Amino acid sequence: MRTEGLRERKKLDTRRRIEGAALELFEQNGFEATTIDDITAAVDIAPRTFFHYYSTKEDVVLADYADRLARITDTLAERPVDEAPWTALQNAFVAVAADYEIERLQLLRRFRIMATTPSVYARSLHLQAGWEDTVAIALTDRMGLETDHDITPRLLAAAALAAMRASLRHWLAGGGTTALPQQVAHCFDRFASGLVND
Amino acid sequence: MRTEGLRERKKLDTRRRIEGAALELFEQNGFEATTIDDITAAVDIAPRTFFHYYSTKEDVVLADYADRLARITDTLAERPVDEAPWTALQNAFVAVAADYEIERLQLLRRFRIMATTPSVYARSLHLQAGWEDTVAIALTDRMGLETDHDITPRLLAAAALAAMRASLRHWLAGGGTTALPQQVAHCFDRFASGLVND
DNA sequence: ACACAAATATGCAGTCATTGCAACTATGCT
DNA sequence: AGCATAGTTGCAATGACTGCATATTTGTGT
Repeated sequence: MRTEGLRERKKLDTRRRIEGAALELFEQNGFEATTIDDITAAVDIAPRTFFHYYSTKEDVVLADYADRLARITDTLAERPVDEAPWTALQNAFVAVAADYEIERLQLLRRFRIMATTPSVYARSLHLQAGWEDTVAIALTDRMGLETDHDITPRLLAAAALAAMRASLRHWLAGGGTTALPQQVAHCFDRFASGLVND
Repeated sequence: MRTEGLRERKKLDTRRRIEGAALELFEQNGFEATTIDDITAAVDIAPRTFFHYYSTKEDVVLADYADRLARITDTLAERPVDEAPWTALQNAFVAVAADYEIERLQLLRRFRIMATTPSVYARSLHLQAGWEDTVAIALTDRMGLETDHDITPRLLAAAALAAMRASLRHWLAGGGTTALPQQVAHCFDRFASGLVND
């Protein structure tokens, strides 16, 4: 077995073609004005097939989210156990921020669509709420706490996501030219040193 | 003109009847299993009319959100200008928390539906993102900053919402029996004193 | 009580995402 | 070659939501 056989390769290819064509169309004509039929026609597959790859139109725009979360949990798991939770969290999110910068152009494309499409934005927030759950659980475990007994892990996770979102917004406002990892780190520091003025 | 005339009263009445019947049906049969037709049949209005009152099915569940936001901004505006931003914010959110406790049963009903229905949850998060915008703007103004120049107001607003959500989740887990305002205040304090352990 | 303007309610037709199901085709393995 | 499996397609149906034209109802002035 080489790269997992023709079947797998073909499937991955189709997925990428769908994503490429869809993003293209979304940018060109707007997310809502683009129908599933438009997308599948562009990729030359049956409309029904689209839903074997993505469960909603919104998910095409946010296709990278699963990897981001994996990156966070992976990094979190790698951090030494004696590291303070908030510091470990900071490292995990800075890692994602670094990824973002590398894929800057792709990201800007996706975010531009998200920012102008309510349903995509809503979906994004919903997915991020899922991240919060996952991260909160990981922290609960890491901190050796009983499940659902302490609000702390949840608060930390929520704060981390908030820091990330605020940073990202700032970064996007600047067209993705400022230093994102530094910005994220800065927001984390602000939380760590108390939010009261400066 | 007394209470705004028959027209206004009737409209308000219809709105309430829609909400009552809808929530009832959502609880009974589930949000997704309940169709617009079911709701309008129960209230004896035309299906088309539903959309004159609520723009989406989800919005019925979250009908109280507009008032919550108003409560926050109102309280925020009332706080003395020399009060620290974070403290003013805390007061505003504690006020909402107090409201929540008063309408405890209604709230539990709504939240139970929200917690079990992805689309409603997503919509809720989206609306809260709108709160974040509004609060961030109010803070920018209050702190005498240039619009979009400083990330601080956004970070504060996001943290406040995060504190509120975490508190609410905790409160709901306990069936709404614990003291919500105190919980909210506590989360705000945690942020103010830095998130690093204790 | 009457009549007209404004606000509401309704009916209808159409678009579109999304789903279940059954038939069909390509791929992998023996 | 020949079967089992995975992936693709077509079809039909559901249900939210919208635009538009047509009633109905209410507010107001006579």
